[in-house]
Amino acid sequence: MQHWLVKSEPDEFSIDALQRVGVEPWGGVRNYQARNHLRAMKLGDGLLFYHSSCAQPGVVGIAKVARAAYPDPTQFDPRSDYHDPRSGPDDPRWSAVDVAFARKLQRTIVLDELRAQASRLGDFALLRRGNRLSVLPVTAAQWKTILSLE
DNA sequence: GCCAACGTTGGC
DNA sequence: GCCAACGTTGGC
Repeated sequence: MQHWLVKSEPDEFSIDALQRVGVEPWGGVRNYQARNHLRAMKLGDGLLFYHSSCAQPGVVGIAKVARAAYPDPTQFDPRSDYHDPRSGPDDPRWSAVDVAFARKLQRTIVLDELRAQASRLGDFALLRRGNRLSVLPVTAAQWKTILSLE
């Protein structure tokens, strides 16, 4: 099983929102590197759910990949914010996966704590300077270390 | 709201 | 293929 971290702005879609709906299509990703991560995801992969652009940025929950990558339907929808007129159904440019709620953490593992563990976490994509990827890989060791902070 | 980082676009 | 302009992300 592989592990990943997905960012979401809680004002847009929080871990509580995911808990309510159970399963949510994870689309609207319009960055090639993040898209490639989505495409590499396999059914059952573990996801750290991260709240960004908020008062307390950090890991707030765990989710699972409920469906492997498929063409993101929003790219074909002219009314969607994520519409991409350059992408066609014959050669879809963007992918989505389905994400299923697993559990909330007992508390938020805030970004500051992750930074404080930088030496244990090693080369962690989230802590790299200037990282803005909304989907990024997490090693098994990093997964373990982060959850041990809970 | 500011600003650094950095991906994308498009002219050449 | 270069690179300036521009837009977006996300912490603060």
